[in-house]
Amino acid sequence: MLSTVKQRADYTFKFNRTLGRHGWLRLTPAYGVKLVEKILASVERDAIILDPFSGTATTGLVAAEHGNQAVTFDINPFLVWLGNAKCRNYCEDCLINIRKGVQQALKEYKSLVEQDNWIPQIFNIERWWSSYTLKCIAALRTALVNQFGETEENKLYDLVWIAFCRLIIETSSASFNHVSMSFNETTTHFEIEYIEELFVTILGFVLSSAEQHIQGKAKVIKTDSRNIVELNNIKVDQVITSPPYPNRMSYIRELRPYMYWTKFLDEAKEAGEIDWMAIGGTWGIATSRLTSWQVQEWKLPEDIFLVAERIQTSKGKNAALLAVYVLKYFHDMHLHLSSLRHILKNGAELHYIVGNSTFFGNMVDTSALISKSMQMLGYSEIHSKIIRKRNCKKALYEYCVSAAWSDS
DNA sequence: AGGAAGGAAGCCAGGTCCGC
DNA sequence: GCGGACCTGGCTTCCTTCCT
Repeated sequence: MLSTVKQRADYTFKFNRTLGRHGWLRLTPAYGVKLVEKILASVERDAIILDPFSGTATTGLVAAEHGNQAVTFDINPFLVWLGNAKCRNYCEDCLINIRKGVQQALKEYKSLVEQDNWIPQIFNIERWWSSYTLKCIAALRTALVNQFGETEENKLYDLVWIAFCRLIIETSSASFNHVSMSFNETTTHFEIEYIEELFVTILGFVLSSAEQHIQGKAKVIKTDSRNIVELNNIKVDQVITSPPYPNRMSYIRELRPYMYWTKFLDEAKEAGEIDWMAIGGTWGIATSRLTSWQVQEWKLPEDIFLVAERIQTSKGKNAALLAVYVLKYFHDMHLHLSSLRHILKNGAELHYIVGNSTFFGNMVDTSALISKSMQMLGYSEIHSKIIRKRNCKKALYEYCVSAAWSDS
């Protein structure tokens, strides 16, 4: 049966690239617009949608485009900023002001290149950009700050910084388009004029898609989804989300260039701290903190402890560490599913897009384990459906776990 | 037609920093 | 100057899709 399941490139970010706002900035682990559209197709226009793991705000944006009202959560401040910028409507005057401001900034840009401009404290920055490219980018950033202020100072100018983020990725020697981020052997030397042209092209793309009016409304709120607080008495009808997978993928690792240049990150230490607050991941200090991590909630499905035990007793240098990692992942997901219950409307539906993993050859059946947590927490009509083959190891697939909630 | 690129992976090793 | 903690990214992997 599994052998007939296809990879479905149309369910990945690749498909999102050409869809206006959805293609602005890529986060490697992003799910497909199509998947959300499919689920939303049968949802009423007045339904309130929730995505507790917003990421690049795919769910929120699709829901708003569909005419629904959506609330989404993320713990990473950069993703909260990006999501809100993606889902907002921009008036005509605002777009005109941006075009004028950028024209002014570009007049100043070239004269700033040889000046001592601010650059971020990103580790080994010379691996990301050649020294000359870096000078040009830093000059452009200074010119843009002179016109628009720093990143979070004025919401109306968020689009400028989204275009700038796109520019730094396109000129960097990091390849974000493989299973995990890596660097090319050499950095490319871009000319001063080329950087300007590229920025103008990117900005044009961003502004033209920002012109499209969005019918519904979506808002990203900085929230830890393990500890959800009341939403001003709003209760949700549909939860559509793709939580992090138990695969040790670090969001910070991929987001570093954006977050440093927009000043959401100042130094390496903070990256580890942010990863530690998230579910999954592990970058920097977050990895070593696993060794002293303690279970807070022992009332979990037994299978979660069994999987961790299997990994722990398998051969592998970091078997003990990764056993804790997997245990913590499902522990935290359980806390999330528990905390979620008090903001669900009677009859609410859940759709969780999840992926399985392997550690030292041990299969971690995420959809089954999440289903067990849902069962223990009183959800009903729990069923899991396979969606696609993932583009990596042989045994890895993506699933949709659905459930319903009824007050009793 | 055939090679190259690309994609929600894990796993490991090597460099650096800092207290002793 | 030693050793452990902390940071960082390189290496195989395996199928599909893209590109020449």
